[in-house]
Amino acid sequence: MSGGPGTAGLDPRVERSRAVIRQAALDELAESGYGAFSIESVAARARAGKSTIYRHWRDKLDLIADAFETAHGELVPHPAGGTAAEQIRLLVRHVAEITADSTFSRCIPALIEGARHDSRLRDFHHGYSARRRAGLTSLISAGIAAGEFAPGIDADLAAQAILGTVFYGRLMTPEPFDPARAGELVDAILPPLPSAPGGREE
Amino acid sequence: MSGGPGTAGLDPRVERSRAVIRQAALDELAESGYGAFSIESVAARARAGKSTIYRHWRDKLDLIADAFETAHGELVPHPAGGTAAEQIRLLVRHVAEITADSTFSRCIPALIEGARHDSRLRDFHHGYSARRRAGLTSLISAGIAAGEFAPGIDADLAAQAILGTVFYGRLMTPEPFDPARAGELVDAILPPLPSAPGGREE
Amino acid sequence: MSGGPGTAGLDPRVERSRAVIRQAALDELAESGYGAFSIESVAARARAGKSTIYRHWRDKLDLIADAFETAHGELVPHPAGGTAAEQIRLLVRHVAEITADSTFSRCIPALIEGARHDSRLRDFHHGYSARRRAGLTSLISAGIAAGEFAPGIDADLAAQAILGTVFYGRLMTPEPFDPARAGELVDAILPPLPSAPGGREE
Amino acid sequence: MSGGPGTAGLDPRVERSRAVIRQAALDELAESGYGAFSIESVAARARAGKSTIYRHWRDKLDLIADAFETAHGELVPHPAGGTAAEQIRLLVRHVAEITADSTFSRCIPALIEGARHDSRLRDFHHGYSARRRAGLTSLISAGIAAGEFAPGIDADLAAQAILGTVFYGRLMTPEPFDPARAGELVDAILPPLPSAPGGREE
DNA sequence: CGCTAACCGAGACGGTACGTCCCGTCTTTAC
DNA sequence: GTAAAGACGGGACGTACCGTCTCGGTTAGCG
Repeated sequence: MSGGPGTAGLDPRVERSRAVIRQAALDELAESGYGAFSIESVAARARAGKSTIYRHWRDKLDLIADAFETAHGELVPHPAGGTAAEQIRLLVRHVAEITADSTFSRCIPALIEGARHDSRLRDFHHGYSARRRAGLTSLISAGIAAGEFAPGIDADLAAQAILGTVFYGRLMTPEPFDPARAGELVDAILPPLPSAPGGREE
Repeated sequence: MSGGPGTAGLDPRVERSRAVIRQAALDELAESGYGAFSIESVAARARAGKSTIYRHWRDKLDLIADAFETAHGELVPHPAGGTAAEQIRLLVRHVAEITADSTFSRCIPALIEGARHDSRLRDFHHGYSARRRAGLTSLISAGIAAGEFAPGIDADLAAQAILGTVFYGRLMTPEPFDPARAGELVDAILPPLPSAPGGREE
Repeated sequence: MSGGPGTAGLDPRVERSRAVIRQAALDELAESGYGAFSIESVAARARAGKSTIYRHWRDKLDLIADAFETAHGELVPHPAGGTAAEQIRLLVRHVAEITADSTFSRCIPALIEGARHDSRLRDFHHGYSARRRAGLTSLISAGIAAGEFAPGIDADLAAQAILGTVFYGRLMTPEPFDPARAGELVDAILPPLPSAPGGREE
Repeated sequence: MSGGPGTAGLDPRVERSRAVIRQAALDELAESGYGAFSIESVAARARAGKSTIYRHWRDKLDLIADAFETAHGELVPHPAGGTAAEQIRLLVRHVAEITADSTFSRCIPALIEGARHDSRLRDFHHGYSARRRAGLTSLISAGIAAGEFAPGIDADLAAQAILGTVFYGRLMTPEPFDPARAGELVDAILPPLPSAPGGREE
């Protein structure tokens, strides 16, 4: 009933229905936001009956939470190789791009609003943010250890500043943060040490 | 009808009703969020009749927008004197305190959500943020001009990073940004020049 | 406060207001009926403020009852002379005419409806009907005593039948009872004795 | 939508809801009258949601009219056999009993009031009265033809007088017409011919 | 003839019912 | 047995009046 991902649907129609409805739910959330999110809209969008939705998810929140939980993972890029600074630039650029325009990003206001009302959504939202930030933090720590950044830098604070800047653009201004300025942003928060030439020279 | 603040009500009851209802609306918004915001709930909270609300505001959005517009201004602290760095620390601490806990701050998720649906709310939200950020930006510029910060710093980007960090804590993590760490944050984004008269050395 | 007619208003505005409002109330009652009767309509009709009405009458029912009580008396005709049968025919014709078309008559459905809810209105309605019927009953009794009608006739039952016929037309059919048929009706209920000096034979 | 009786509801809940709500509407009408009739009160009485009512009837008047139209027929007694006079006595007694006390009868003032405002209600009210009166009229005509009553009698006028007397008691006096006096009333309006012994003797 | 008190209209107030819309649940029918 | 259709109880919406109340402005009639 909780619609968790572990339910190995015997009937292939079931899994198909679930996938279609989950996608419709995210679309609806992106378009209408949390407040105006309505099961009837999702049903219409997925060309399904309301009862089909309620058969698989307990209620609105259950559907939203499950849709988020199932849709996650698209944000984590492959860090590939390179210096820490390069990987960070890549990661930040990726986050900025996704934040600037994607269905998922358009759901963030809804996620924030929903997190106020439902603990499961809150846990997902905060946990997901924490995981993303942890990735960045460890990259920064690696950079400090590699001598790319000043040793006095608070890696977690820097990660918050970088991600905060990106989300600030999305949530508090008319224009999201420009992904092209990702490098600029990283340099501002994590100035490359003059003596450590970014691992490029030599 | 738009409930603007300029309406010089002849009947003293009018201004009183408006004030009480505006406060109730903000309380409701802080507690229930944008989606669950209900005029009937505001009326009950303000111990007013629904008709009294509709007499002064066209609809839900008109009330919310007017309540925000009227409630503004509480965020601007007195810059007082001191070096730019000191003023910035004070300002950031103030923003962090308000963000950590105030009725207004608890309305921010609602404001973000509402801005998606209503242009008036969007204009208020973005305009207000811009004004706040402009204040910080000009302080940073002054600091650069005074030789307190490195001349290469992008003042606006730095302001976004600082405010973004504070709001990131509020919106994306379980715990808001700790106001006690305001100085730390400012120093991380705007490292004091060692040679500058930052008010500390000598 | 009860708006009784005895209040010798010192200020001539008072009596004038009362008269205008009472008339407006009857007009409104005739036009809109009891259910749709509204103080605001009466006020608009009388070009008065609502408060002026509530200053003189406690509420809707008080106004209606007082308007009826003040307006009464128009129904009682002067029987003049003639035989009982002639007087009865005249009276019935008069009642039929008034019932067919007059402001007062158009208020009767409202009066019946109102009588269900308010004892004062009920007392007025029943009392007024009783007074009218009593007049007819005594005429019939006189006719019996004079030998114009059969001695076995139940005068009160006959009066009820005559008035009932007239009101039945008003309340239960599309067309009110035709006043021209008043004589016919009286003759049907009170057949003139052939031997009696009914004023017709010989 | 008009709630007519012909709607062959596929879902059995539909007919059940309609019946319960119609009964609640009549009860409310009998108790509160036309003016104070409220859909919300009917919903509470029927333990139904307001939306269920509006799903089946356009508005207040549609519900009232349909409730009346559906509830009709309870007034028609079994004519059985016997002489015309006997049948008339039975019919009048029946009408008097129903008029004296029944939910339907308690709705008559509301019906009269409502007929002033709504043509559908007016048509029902006048049509229903006409049908009832027609039954009585034809019985009287049959009685005249059978020699039970004087040939000069105007059957329709007599029917109006009889029914008018009964309703006069209900609408214009504190006490409804006593059913025990039905025979007395019929004899007063339709005196049995001395030469036609009512079909009793022999 | 000017003062004062009453009466006036206008309309804000807390309420209640309206008729509409949509929620999330539950029932029925069709495939 | 699953899905689509949609009836159900519920509740907020924004509107229209209710009857009460608080306003200044006008007007009558006494000093």
